[in-house]
Amino acid sequence: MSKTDIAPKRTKPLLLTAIGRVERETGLAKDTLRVWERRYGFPKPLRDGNGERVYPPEQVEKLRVIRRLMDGGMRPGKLVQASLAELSERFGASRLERRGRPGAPSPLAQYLPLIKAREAGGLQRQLAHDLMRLGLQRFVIEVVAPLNVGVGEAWTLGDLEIYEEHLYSEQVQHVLRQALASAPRMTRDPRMLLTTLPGEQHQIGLLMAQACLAVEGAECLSLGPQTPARDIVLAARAHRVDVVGLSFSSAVRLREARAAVVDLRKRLDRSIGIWAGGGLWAGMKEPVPGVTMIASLDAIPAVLAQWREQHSKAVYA
Amino acid sequence: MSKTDIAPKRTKPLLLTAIGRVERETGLAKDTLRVWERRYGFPKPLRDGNGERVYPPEQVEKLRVIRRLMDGGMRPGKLVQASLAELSERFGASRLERRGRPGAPSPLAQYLPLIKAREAGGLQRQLAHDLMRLGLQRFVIEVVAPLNVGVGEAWTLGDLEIYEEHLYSEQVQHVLRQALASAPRMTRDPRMLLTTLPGEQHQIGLLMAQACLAVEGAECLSLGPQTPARDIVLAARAHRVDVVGLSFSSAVRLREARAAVVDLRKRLDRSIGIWAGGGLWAGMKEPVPGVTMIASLDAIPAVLAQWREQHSKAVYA
DNA sequence: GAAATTATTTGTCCTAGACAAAAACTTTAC
DNA sequence: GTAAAGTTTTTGTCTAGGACAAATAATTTC
Repeated sequence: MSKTDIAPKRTKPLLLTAIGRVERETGLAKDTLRVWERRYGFPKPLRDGNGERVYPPEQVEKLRVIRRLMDGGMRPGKLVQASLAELSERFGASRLERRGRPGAPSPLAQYLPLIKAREAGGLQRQLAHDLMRLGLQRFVIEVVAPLNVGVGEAWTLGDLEIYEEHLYSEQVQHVLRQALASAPRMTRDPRMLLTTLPGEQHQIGLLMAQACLAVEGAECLSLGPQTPARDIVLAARAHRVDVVGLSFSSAVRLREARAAVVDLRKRLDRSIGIWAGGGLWAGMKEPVPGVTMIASLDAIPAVLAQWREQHSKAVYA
Repeated sequence: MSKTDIAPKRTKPLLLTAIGRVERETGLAKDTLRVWERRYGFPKPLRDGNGERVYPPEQVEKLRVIRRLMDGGMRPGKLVQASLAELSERFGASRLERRGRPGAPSPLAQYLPLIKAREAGGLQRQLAHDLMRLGLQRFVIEVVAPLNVGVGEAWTLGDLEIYEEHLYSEQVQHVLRQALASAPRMTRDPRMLLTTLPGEQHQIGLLMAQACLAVEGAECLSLGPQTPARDIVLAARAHRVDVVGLSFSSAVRLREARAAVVDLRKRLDRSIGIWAGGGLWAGMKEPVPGVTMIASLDAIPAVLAQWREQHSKAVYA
């Protein structure tokens, strides 16, 4: 068995995916996959010899797209009935609507060809160039943030593959980290601890926030992504921070995120502030008590100023 | 309700954790948590009004420790019966055994105080200093790699908190990325695509590999962590890479990792090599056919040399 | 002592029902 | 017409205990 590798035991037929792997690849929980099957009739996996579900690639693909559309606020009940083509079309339409808003033109048009180019250097050069031209803060707000949104949408429309998104993400991180490393470290209040909660793995949001905060002179300590609530509390106390900053991309469920923030607020000393930022909170109706929501990166300077004013009052009054 | 924040609806008692969050915080699947409860009598969560499990913090803590010990090869059946104190002790003993091996002294003794210091700058300065002193390759192999292991062990022993590990991880990444950015880009074969599979989120392994490969002149394209198999295949074809490099920390189950690699090997063109590296494969009994296992970073130069020799033969013969 | 055989351990999957939180829709009040 | 309050639908997560195969450990055989 150890030498005759020519005919490996083929336990599962080629390219069919078991439910566990579908969960990992789509981000949809096993329970959710099963309940959709029961309710909507999709996905409709085949069964292997043990009666276990095996998903053909087309269904996994459609699940991936549905997941992405749901992150944009759509509901699964209707999405599952549509075909893949219809899904792309529908999203295209809703995107055009949103495009109607007056606003700065997306830098996507310029960047998309660079991302799709088979040569990674061009993208990085353009990013570095824009960084130099605009300065860190404007670079983040005017280029990186809209680009993130645009790249996400392009993926949903089928204009970009996930690996191209990964590639983009990696390059942006490189540029942002380098910029942060060369930024002068000013030690001014507030001391901030930056991280994301478990489940939120996107680092770019964190880096963008760190960039905006560093520019404004806040002292940032980043733990990277996915710190459990318990450890956020420990770290915040140990390093005596004034504020814990959390980043949320729209890839996480609003429900879970809210619950996690509420939980953290309960555990963390009341004297330590919590600022929750990221695209996720744009659609929030009821803010979490005791937590400052930062819907957009532009709002950071104002929130910082407000904190500083309140804090200086508290000290001198 | 929106103004009177004083008495928030307290749906769950303070500090008790629902099964979903325990899954996210410990990495143990819900099914696993339930089956342990049935079989071993641990964990033994309380129940809320709906009969749903709620876990007190001590149990979550113990689960976290058990999970970590299992990554070191121990089995849950016996671990669950021991108390937290016994667990630490037992691990301490097994660690001392391993220490018995002759080898370079771990740089941990020097770094541990810096990690525990409340001032992040010292750690970064020491890392940068060692990088300068040793050069990128030796820095990675002699400092970063053993430090990773040491930091992980220190956590299990209770010498370090998770947030301190995060902090360390973040600093190392910064230093490695900066070193990579300033390394000259030589375009020599093989072209490599670097990433991790879904579920493996540790980026440091990837960065260490990238550093060692870049030093040896391989052309590296990193997708960052967690690229689904389907997209690895697409990216490898689009960018015409010769080899796909995958990094595995020991935080993932060997079983799952093996299955995922086998799956990728099935999907990816045979002409494209797969190199799987990382601490995970140290205990591997049967290698995956058609996949090169790289147990340690020191082995990278040899594997590269071998590939180049074989490849040049294939071209000129 | 190595290889093959048997036993145990362990994680994941199964079914089908239940329920609460969120969202969408409807009604009522101003 | 808009805002608040009430109702319905949608949706994700949880429950139970049983089943089974892959991985690991223990035993036997050569």
